[in-house]
Amino acid sequence: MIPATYLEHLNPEQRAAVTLPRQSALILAGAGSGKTRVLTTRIAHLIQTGQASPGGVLAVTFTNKAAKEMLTRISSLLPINPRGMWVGTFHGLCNRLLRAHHREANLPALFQILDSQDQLSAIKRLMKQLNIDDEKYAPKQVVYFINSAKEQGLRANEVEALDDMTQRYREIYTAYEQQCQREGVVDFAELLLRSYELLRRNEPLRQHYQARFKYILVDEFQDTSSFQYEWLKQMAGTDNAVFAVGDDDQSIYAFRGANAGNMQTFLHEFAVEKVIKLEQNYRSQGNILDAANILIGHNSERLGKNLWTAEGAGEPIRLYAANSDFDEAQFIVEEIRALIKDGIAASQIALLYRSNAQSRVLEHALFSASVPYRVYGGLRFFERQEVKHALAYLRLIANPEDDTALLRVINFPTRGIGARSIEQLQAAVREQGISLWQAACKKGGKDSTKGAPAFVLLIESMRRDTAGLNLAEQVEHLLHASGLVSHYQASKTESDRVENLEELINAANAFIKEYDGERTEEMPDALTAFLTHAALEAGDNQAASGQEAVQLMTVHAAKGLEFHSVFISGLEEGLCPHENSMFEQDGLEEERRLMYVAITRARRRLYLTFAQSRMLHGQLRYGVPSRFLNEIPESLLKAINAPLIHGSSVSGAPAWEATSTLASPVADTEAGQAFRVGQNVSHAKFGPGVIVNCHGRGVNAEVEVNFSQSGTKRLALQYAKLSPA
DNA sequence: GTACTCGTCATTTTT
DNA sequence: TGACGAGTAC
Repeated sequence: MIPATYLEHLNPEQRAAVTLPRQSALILAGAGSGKTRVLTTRIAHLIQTGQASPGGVLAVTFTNKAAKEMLTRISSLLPINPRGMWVGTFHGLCNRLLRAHHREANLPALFQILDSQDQLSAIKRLMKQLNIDDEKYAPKQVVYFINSAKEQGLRANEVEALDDMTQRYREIYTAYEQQCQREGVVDFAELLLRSYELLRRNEPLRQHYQARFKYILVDEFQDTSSFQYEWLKQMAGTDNAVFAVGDDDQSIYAFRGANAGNMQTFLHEFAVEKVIKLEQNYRSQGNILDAANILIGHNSERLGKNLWTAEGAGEPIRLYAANSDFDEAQFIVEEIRALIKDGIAASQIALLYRSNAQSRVLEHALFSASVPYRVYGGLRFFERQEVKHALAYLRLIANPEDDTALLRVINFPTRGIGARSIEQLQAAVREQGISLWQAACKKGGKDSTKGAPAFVLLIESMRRDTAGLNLAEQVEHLLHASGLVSHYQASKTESDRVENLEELINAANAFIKEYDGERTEEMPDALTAFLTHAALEAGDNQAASGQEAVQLMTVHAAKGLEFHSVFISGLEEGLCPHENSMFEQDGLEEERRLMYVAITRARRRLYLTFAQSRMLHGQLRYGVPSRFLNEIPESLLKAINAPLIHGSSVSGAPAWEATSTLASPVADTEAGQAFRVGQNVSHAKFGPGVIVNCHGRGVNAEVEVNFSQSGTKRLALQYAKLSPA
């Protein structure tokens, strides 16, 4: 039961969104405006008031984390079994659909899911098979081609191939489709495409689901791709209500296909009458919000929205100009220590950066100062080599025709099946159109104690011996029978991998606990369910240490999180906004949204830092402060060590110049005018910039200048109208 | 098979 | 600078 008071705790806009009658609507939910609360309360409200049954609700999110969070919050509001509700990621829901209708979708009941790694190795294997030069056609490019095609809803025969290259790609795509079909595996993009085609082709089925899901809710709508939007249209039909929640200002995933333009399209195509803006922010104090609002105001492509808070202005935003990346890291560590000393929990302090490479200096400084920290990103549990190996054995038990899995472990741990033997098997595959497993079986006869025949026997005995066991017992058995555990135990350098293998047993145990009793007609087999879980949900990407630690992550990874204190580091042109973004359509605006996301993570205290010089790709680079710093009004900032940087460039002698310890090569013109590395200059055409390199003297003198607007250029001093700024 | 060297490359990332 | 993959030597 929802307490009657629950609705009263919502602000008027939130309440309007929660109680909206059945119709399509767009909820523009700003950062920290209670978006998840609105989504979950609406679902609970719909069920509570009898407008919808749990089975009649479809809610889509982008991450498993978000889906889980939503389910937890719904079950805390309502005493129902949330399993009947379709709440999940696009891929998770597609999987559910395809499991339930695998025959109609032309898939085996126990089809397996390839993750990105598996997909790449499947492509590599295929290309070897087809004798395609991987120098000329990079496997990664092929994967990209296939995934892009699928994400446009195109099958191999529907791709237009105007040139030889594309023609070739298309051939590989065709062969890949056949290979996947033969092996009974689907990749991520296939989950979406296959279920889309299923709905489209199969009218009774489509009508069934359209009649069932009268209410469809979409989280992070700005992150939907064009194809996901089409998928939603199939599900919704012409008559259903889509409740889309999103924030165009937080669209930071265009590079992986997100199309925030879906919001506009949605308004038209679903004849949306209600656009509700959630603008009251419950997270950050005034100055932080002002900075965010003003910054994002520089973007032109916006639906328009302004965050406000009932709280006061709070502290000013602190700005630190560092001499070097090293200095920047030192400063940050000192401040963090002070914050922790003041009683701020380390886990409430976030250290954000644009690109992962920036974390190293920061980590080093934190480590030296013995400040506990935790870096997000990197390998996740189910992506680890040893875990993938173990899963491959599991997959072979479920389906020995799974060539990807077989290749992964046929010689791991090594059992004398070298490249030659595998070549032979693959030749048989080519000639006879059979799976590697079948080829290996045929090789039996003479000596079954070694080589491929022994491997066949091993897998068969594994299957026999695990037949009566539960999932966790199966895993445990395989780990030993395969020799994985003893292999890693014996290893000098990799013995810590054993722990992860043990953790896999725990994961299997946890999985059956959660899944038993929930076994549905959609997921008849615990083993397949577990493998699906592993593929679809690669697990946390940080070690589950749970201890108090400062949080280090990219700005992307910080989306959706909040912290008491936030440091945004590396605010230099070229890094943030990233130089590569300049080549992309609307690249700068996306970078600005990134900055917006970063700023709005902070509740009370925000630090912005930049470094005048930075080690990048093994070279010292001189940077100019990010333009985003100029876009934040001076009145909101408090400079810690340097004059404010407003106006076109730094005026007066910045603090760092006096203390700079960097060598400064000099270039003089004939007229005796001297320029040196690190100096701020201004060019008639290119505007402000900083000298990053000097060459030659006199009439031959040249300088390389990193211009804030137009990148790095090499200029002859004799001709360039360059003036000190 | 493993351990080494060399060359290449260097946003952002979920499923 | 430094991480990673491919290729080579033992």
